[in-house]
Amino acid sequence: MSELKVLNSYTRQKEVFTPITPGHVGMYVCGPTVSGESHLGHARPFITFDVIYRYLLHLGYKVRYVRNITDAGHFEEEGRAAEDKISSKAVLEKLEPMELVQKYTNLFHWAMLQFNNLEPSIEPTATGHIVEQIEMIKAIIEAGYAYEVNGSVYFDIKKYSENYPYGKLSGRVLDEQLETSRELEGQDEKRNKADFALWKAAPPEHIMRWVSPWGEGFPGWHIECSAMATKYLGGQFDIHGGGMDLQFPHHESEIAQSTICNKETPARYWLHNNMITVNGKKMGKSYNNQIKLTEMFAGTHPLLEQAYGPMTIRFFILQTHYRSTLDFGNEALQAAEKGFKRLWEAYENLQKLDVPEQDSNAADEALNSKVNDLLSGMDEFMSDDFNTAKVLANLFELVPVINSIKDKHIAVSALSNATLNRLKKYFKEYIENILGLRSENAGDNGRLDGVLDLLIDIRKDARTKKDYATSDKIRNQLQELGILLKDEKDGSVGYSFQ
RNA sequence: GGUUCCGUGGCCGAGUGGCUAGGCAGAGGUCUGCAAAACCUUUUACAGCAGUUCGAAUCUGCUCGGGACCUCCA
Repeated sequence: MSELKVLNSYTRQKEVFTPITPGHVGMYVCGPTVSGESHLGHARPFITFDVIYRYLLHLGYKVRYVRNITDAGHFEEEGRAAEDKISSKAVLEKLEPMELVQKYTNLFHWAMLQFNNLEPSIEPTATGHIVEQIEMIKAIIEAGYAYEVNGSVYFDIKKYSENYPYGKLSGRVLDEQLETSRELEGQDEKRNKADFALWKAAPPEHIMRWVSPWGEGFPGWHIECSAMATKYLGGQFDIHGGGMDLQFPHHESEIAQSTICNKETPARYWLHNNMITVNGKKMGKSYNNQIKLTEMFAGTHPLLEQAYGPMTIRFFILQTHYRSTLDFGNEALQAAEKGFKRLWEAYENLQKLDVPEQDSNAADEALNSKVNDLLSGMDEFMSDDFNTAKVLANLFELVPVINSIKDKHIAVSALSNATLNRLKKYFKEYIENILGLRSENAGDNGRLDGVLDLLIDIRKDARTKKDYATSDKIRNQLQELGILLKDEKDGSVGYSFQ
């Protein structure tokens, strides 16, 4: 097994991954802000880091995967403030803050299940860790790197940068930050524009507020991740992940806070996934081009020509390396849908293949070694900064081999029985366990299969009698329902759902 | 303005010096009652210009074009 290498954003270099504690990995990934519904862009980090998590498990590591829920602090429900001005009665019809975050947390969990993402080991909420955050802020003040003004607490970037490499992760120079940061609320309270809030005093209308040593308020955006990562993974842990857009200021601030509190840099390896774009532009609030996940699954968005299932989206994302941008497009999604279907059917064909019990040599030595090379290549690609795109390419190169064996264009004996078993094992391990793919039609019950078997049987009789009117009627009408019958070479009939 | 990344064939995308990426679409063929699927074969590339090199999509410079971050952001 080749050793795992990852591209560390902190050093901008590909490095051999060596965990702090042999055999164990601590990984923290920035989770969702549950003030609204997740969109396609949000799916990328959670699928990316799910695959990374799965691969670490595959390598035999015991992984503690922590992914937070940001349910506190700096947000309000979209559109709420404006409506409240219209009518105070509307307030009664609005959701409680915790009701709001519960609603979107549930929706987020539902989406994660749709994508077949494994659950993180710990999923801490910001609201559940106010105490830890306050303690951390107190420690930073005591260390002399934060100051309180009018009930708010700010981190002193200028002082920090005198002793620590502020800006290293995001490649920023502090002098520029001090000059170019633009006007923001509460700017006048800060000693320097680059300083960021650890704790904000809550204005009277703010919907979420907690008691603190500095008065009622709410935590700054960055402190929750530092507090929760420290609590569950320790002062220094192995991997910190998130979207590239979080590099600055979020992760840079996290590093600063944690470094002061814990006297060491928090994460050894920083991994960042790139963005999903629409017409070359990042999917996000500012461009008003987000497609919500529920809209993706249902096909209800002007940009969508059809609905796209969660496995299609997962496959679509995995076809690209996680550090590259990925451009949304109907053509690309449809290609992913068809490609995934083809891969999945080959996988099913492979699992149904009977492998001879006794050991056998390969009749086709060249093909046999080609297959083995392609399989071994998948380990190398995954270990080279999780190159799922190349893994999929190898899987696809094996598809014609599998289908040819199934259709008897290639004899089973062409491959040694060891190779066949390895092929089966690798396909299962990679497709299901590492890439986390599953049938888009998971959850069909046995009754439908029974009904289809009956129809196939009737059609078979009709065909035997050359009653093609009946046989085509069955096939055509099933096709209208999205069920595709396929006459196989050996006389059997298979079906797939579209 | 500062920092930084990218520009690959109809579409999406791998790929950091020489070896077929891959998927989808297109074309031809095999198979089939007809289809579909599958299988086989196959067309269209590396933004432009100059340079380094025996050799560049891959390195350097310039030009053009686009993006990201600098504010909430996955």
